[in-house]
Formats: sequence, structure tokens, C-alpha cells
Amino acid sequence: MASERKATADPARSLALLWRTREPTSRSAGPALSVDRIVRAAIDIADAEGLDALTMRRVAEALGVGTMSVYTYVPGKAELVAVMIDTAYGEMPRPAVEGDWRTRLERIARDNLALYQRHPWMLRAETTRPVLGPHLMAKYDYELSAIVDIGLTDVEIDAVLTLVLGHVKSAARAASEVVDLERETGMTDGQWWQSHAPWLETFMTAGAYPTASRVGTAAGQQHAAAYGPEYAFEFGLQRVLDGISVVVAERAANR
Amino acid sequence: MASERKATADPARSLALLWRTREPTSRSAGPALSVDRIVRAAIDIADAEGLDALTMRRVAEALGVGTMSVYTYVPGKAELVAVMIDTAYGEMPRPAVEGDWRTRLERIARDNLALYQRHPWMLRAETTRPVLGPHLMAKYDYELSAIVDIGLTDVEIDAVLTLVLGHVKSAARAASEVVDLERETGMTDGQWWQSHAPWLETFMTAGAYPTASRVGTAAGQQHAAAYGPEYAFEFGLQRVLDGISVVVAERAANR
DNA sequence: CCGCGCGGGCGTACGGCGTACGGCCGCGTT
DNA sequence: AACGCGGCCGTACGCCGTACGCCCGCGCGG
Repeated sequence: MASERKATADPARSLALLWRTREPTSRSAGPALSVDRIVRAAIDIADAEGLDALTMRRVAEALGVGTMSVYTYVPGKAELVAVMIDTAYGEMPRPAVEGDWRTRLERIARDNLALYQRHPWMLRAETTRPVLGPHLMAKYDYELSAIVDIGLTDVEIDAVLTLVLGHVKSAARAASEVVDLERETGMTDGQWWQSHAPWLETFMTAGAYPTASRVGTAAGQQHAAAYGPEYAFEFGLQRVLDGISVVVAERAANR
Repeated sequence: MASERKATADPARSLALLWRTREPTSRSAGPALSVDRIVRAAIDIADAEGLDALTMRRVAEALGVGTMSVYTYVPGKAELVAVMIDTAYGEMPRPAVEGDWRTRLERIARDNLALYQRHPWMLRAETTRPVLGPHLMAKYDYELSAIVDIGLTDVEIDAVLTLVLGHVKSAARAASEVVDLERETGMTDGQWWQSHAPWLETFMTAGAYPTASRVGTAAGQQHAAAYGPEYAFEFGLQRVLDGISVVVAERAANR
């Protein structure tokens, strides 16, 4: 299937799945399975053990059914992952917007970070095109409407949101890598560096990378303090918001 | 192997591979294979057909050897990918830095974007921890030294670079998705939307997502103009640089 | 009241992946 | 002349996604 591709086939089928177009079964006792039960089981597995542990056999096993039964409800793994993603977006909070635009945008960034922390597999699954499900649409609509009134063009508004969400994803990915490397190797971040450092020093002739060594050491100590990724998130977010402020102010002045 | 994990095993072995610690073979006629030949073949395959097409069998075939022969030089696929990544970093230009810091940082961003465009598979391979090879070290050192003197702390310098490179990667990923979806489906971006739009309209009751529809349409037209991703890259980059300027100026004022 | 169609459920099997393991073969050394 | 070792690789195993076709039991038309 080529590592979580999605919707390569019939768009109608994929979209219908996302938007849950289904005539309610007229059968007396409803079927044992459903798209929702499958998606829920799949998300639980991915949350607990990562995307690599998510196999069709595993999902079926968790539901106590045969492997191929899953395919009655879902055309393939790629489509299942797409529904998982849209479902995850659906659980995000969408409180009434308040505060100035910067406060709102910052809030959106933090909510997205929290989502990725709850579902780290999303960071590896969201390759290719957006999912176009109802929950993603709702999220996009919600987030856009928090910043539509800041005086930029529609195209710029979209670019602003893309920029902020891109930063969140980058930072979330960095943070997540630390976590799942710990799970996979059983070593903490510090232990990992300690096991590699002596070998690295063997190869690097002294003074070969002066700036990298100095800055890397400083950043590494920060990192070891167990909040390295959070620092990168915060620092970057403030820089991004500052940068957006500059255009917003410019536009306000020129009006 | 769990989708391109790397260096789960012996750090010594992995690092030795990256840094090419090898006694030159005393044999008369050197061996047919070498790490470099393998890596070159692998990069060619990944460049041409994507990461999914990169299999050990395929690499061996391209070199005209048996599959398992590759394992004489490389402990596994994860390590091969790690060496591919470090090798790719090695081919980046590192001209003498010139201009002010903003010019330099912008140049770095563009060079990184070009790298990702030449080797889109890197965008999907660089999960987990950095590779710690000589070329990545050289790159990190080079890029840091372009901005060490802007008046920020070492930790902040690192965060600045991380922020900029993160943005580049986000934008590159977005651009790359368009390209390889076209390859996989045989449809252009416009065709893809046209095939999905009627179905989407069926599901979305009119006016359900007003802001998303309006802004999405505007952004989509931009997108259709075939330089959507580039716009996002440029817009975001300028915002990020503006944001960095703010701290730099603050620091300069307080000194 | 009967039988039949149909849809949910699933056993089996196929092709492809990464790679463990053990053997073969020819060279450089002793 | 014998040996050992490094390069090479055929075979096989366990995993994956999923195509295909069968079975079974329910609800409905006659």
C-alpha cells in the first residue's frame, strides 16, 4: 500500500466514508461491527503503541472479529487512517473566540499542540493531501474565523494559519521523537547521548566543528533539562506571532 | 523494521558507518561493492521513485548483486537511510557567508528548500533523531556560524535555526505532496479537486462552513495558479524573519 | 409458511517486505 | 600446500495488506 497513502481510489467511496453516508441497517439486531467501533479501536492502538503497531490484523483482534471483516466497513488501511485523522480533529475544543487576535492564535497553536501530544501518530500519518472530512472542515472554519478580521487578504489569512500550524507540527514532531525513541530503545534522552558521545568524540577530530560543538552543547544542556522541545515551541511561536504582528501593523497603518 | 527507524542497535556500528571507519581492503582487486556505491544507488532510486520504491532487493538489483550482499556493507535498511541522509547533506553548497544576518539566513532557507526539492524522500525519512554524521555536523556548524553574531544566546541561536529549518521543511512537505500525489494518481492538482468537489458539495449542506469556503476558495485559486506552495514558503519565511528581527532589535537596544 | 437473496462475517492464500542463517568460493598468508 | 577469512548470496521465516470466494442467518415476496 505504500506507507499510509490515502484515497488513491474512488473519491466518492472515500468521501462517503468520511462523511458517514450510510443507510441505517434495517436488520433487527444491528451488525456487530461499525465504522465507528473500528476507528475507535484503531485510534486506541495507535495512541498506545504508535502507527507501526497499527495493523489490520491487530484492529480485528482488538474487536474480536476476523481480519477480513474489517474490510466490510473500510476499503483499506489508508482510508481507515484518513477517518482516524478526521475523527481526532473532531475532538478538539472550539470555545467561543475571545481576546485579541494574538491571544486567539496562540490559543489555537496550543490546542493543536495538545492534539498532537494526545495522538502522536498523526504526525506521521498526515502525509499527502488533507483529509477533507467534516471535522477537518469544521476545524479549518473555526480557526480561520478567529483571524479573518485582522486586516489581511483571504490568501494571507490562509497563509498565516498554515504558518502557525506548520510550526506547531514541527515542534510537536521534535517532542514526539524524544518520547518514542525512549520507548523504542528504553533509554532516556540523556542516556542516549551518553552512549553516543564517546564514539562521536572518537570520530570528530578536536575543533573540527567549533560552532556546532559550542552551541550544540548549550542547546543540549537545555534539552537535558527535559523541556528542550517545549522551549523550541515557545520561542518559535513567539517569533512567528511577532512576525505576523509586523504585517498586521503595516496594513493597519496603510489603511 | 517499523517504517525507517534508525540506529536502534549498536551506536558504535551505526556511527562507524556514517563516519566511514574502514580499513582499506588489502585485497588485490577491490570488492565489487562498497558503502558508497550502495548509497549512491539507493539515493538514485529514492530520487526517481520515492521512498516507497526503495527496497533492499531493488538496491541489490540496481547494483547487479544478490539481495543479501548489501547486508555485508550495511547493517540494515534503517542505517542505509541514515547514511543516505547524511550524504545528501554533504552535497549542499557552503559558500562563504556574506551580507547581513537576514540575507544569510534567507539564503540558508533557500538552500535547504532546494535540497528537499532534489531529494523529496528526505521529508519522509527524517523521523526520529538527527543522524549525527559528518555532513550533518558540517551543515549545522556552517548554518550556525552564519548567525552566531546576531546578539542572541547560544540556546536562542539554536532555536532560531530550528525555527527557520522547520518552516522550510513544512513548506517543502506541502509542495512535495502536490508533486507525488500527481505522480501516484496521474491527476494534476486541479483535476483532483474537480473530481472531489461535486461530492464534497453533496455532503456539505450549503453555508455550513462559510469562512472555510470563502478563504479556501481564494487560497485554492492561488493554489491552482501552480505556485501555491511557493507562496506559502515565501510568506512564511518573511514572517519568520520579521519575527526574529524583533528579538534581535530588542537585544541590540538593551545592550 | 416457505424459500431465496443478500449482506455481514471470515478462512485461505498470494505477493512483497526486511532480514537471519549458513554455506560457497577464491584470495593472501603462513 | 594448507588454511582461514572476507565477500557474496540462496533459502527461508515471519510479518504485512488485501483479493477472492464461501458460509450462514435474517427479512421479505410469494
